[in-house]
Amino acid sequence: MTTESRAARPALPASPPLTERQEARRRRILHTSARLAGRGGFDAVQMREVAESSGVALGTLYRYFPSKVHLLVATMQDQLQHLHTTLRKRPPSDEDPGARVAQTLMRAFRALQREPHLADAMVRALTFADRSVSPEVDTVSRLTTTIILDAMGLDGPPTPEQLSAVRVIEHTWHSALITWLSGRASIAQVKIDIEMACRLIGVAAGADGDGSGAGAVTG
Amino acid sequence: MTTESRAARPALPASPPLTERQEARRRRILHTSARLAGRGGFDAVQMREVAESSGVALGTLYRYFPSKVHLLVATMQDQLQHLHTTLRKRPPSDEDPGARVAQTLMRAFRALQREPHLADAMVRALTFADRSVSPEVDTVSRLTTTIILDAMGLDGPPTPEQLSAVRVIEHTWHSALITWLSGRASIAQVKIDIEMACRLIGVAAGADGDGSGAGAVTG
DNA sequence: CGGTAATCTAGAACAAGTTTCAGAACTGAA
DNA sequence: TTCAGTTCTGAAACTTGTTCTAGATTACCG
Repeated sequence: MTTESRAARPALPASPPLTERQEARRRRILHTSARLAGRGGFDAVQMREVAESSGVALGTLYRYFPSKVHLLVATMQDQLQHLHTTLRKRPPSDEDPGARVAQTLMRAFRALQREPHLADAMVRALTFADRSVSPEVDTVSRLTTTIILDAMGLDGPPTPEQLSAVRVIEHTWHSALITWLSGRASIAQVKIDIEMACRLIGVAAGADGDGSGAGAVTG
Repeated sequence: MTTESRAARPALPASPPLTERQEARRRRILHTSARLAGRGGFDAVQMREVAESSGVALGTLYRYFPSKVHLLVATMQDQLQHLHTTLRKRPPSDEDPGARVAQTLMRAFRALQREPHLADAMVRALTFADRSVSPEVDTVSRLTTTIILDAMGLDGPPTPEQLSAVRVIEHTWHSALITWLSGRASIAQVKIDIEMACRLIGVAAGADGDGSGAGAVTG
């Protein structure tokens, strides 16, 4: 939780491709993390308990995941991967791209509702992460972007405008989840807001012909 | 950082209107908090140091602010109030409501850029806050909403659609700030995304005649 | 003014994230 | 198989948020 590590330690994600036992350890840790998070949320994921319950020494846990936030962000990455493959199986049915994205995100939202504590742990970790976790957070962010772009079902590559719209949707997604998790917004309101954000996809669709757009604002 | 306090302690914000010395203590604490946050961000605000530097016992600090997150959210509330009065002096010039909001938020953004560490501490605390801080977070949220609605300069009361658009803008605002603070997005990108979100104000302006809108998505 | 309840102080104590270290276990190469 | 280097273990130590306690101060009321 200190601002920076001493000198960007090599860590695991670097070169050596992990032996089988190491891969197994990593899985066990992530599984334990998700299990503990599943009941109790962020606070219930205690590093000592994760280590013990994963059959791993505390020092080893920290070698695999340099902080609790790293661990939970990695857990989110893991869960997102599952979700992504699940979502791929039943692509959204609506014909409007924005509606498809909204549909997909609502499906993801319902999945999170089944494990609100897990969602709490992951999302809080994600938004609390500082610079030292940037690479991992970025991976999660890219995954989320991929899911949304998938749902849009574009023909060609997205325009910068569309990418901006997708980012706004992602921002709304994360932030709305937080308001829901902390009991400040209802499920219905999250739905409304996500759908509102998704309208931007229509707005940014062909709005590329004139030079206005983002530049229209004088600031 | 525990999930809940034992039984909703009466706390300060309740009935008694604080004596003069108490008010002074509170100010000193908030001032110290902002000062420490100003250099070092979230991690640099250490409760012992805040207490000592404010000339107050640790127990007293915790009586005024039941947790570090409470303290930082209160600090944010304080800063936002300043910002609000500052912004009021020079209302945005643009004629388009969305552009006015974007202009106002960019002004706020520039203010935050002058104290990135302070911004870090406040925003991180805000998004990390759990249910026990909901009332305080809600106050900050209402303040932000007020600032945005002010910038819009509506004639009558906002429609539900407009409120949703404002919430999406707020979500984007918070989340984009976080990506900037953690070095994953540039200032330019934050600007683009905020302006993109602000386009929703135009979208949600008169889009109230038909029952579609948010309900158009089948989900 | 005197008394009583609430508040404040100083400091210890506790909880959980993180670091450190000495030695055991494992890996890969000669 | 043996050796050198890495990884893992077990346990203590350290850091910082949070709680607790006993006594000093303060605020308020008669």
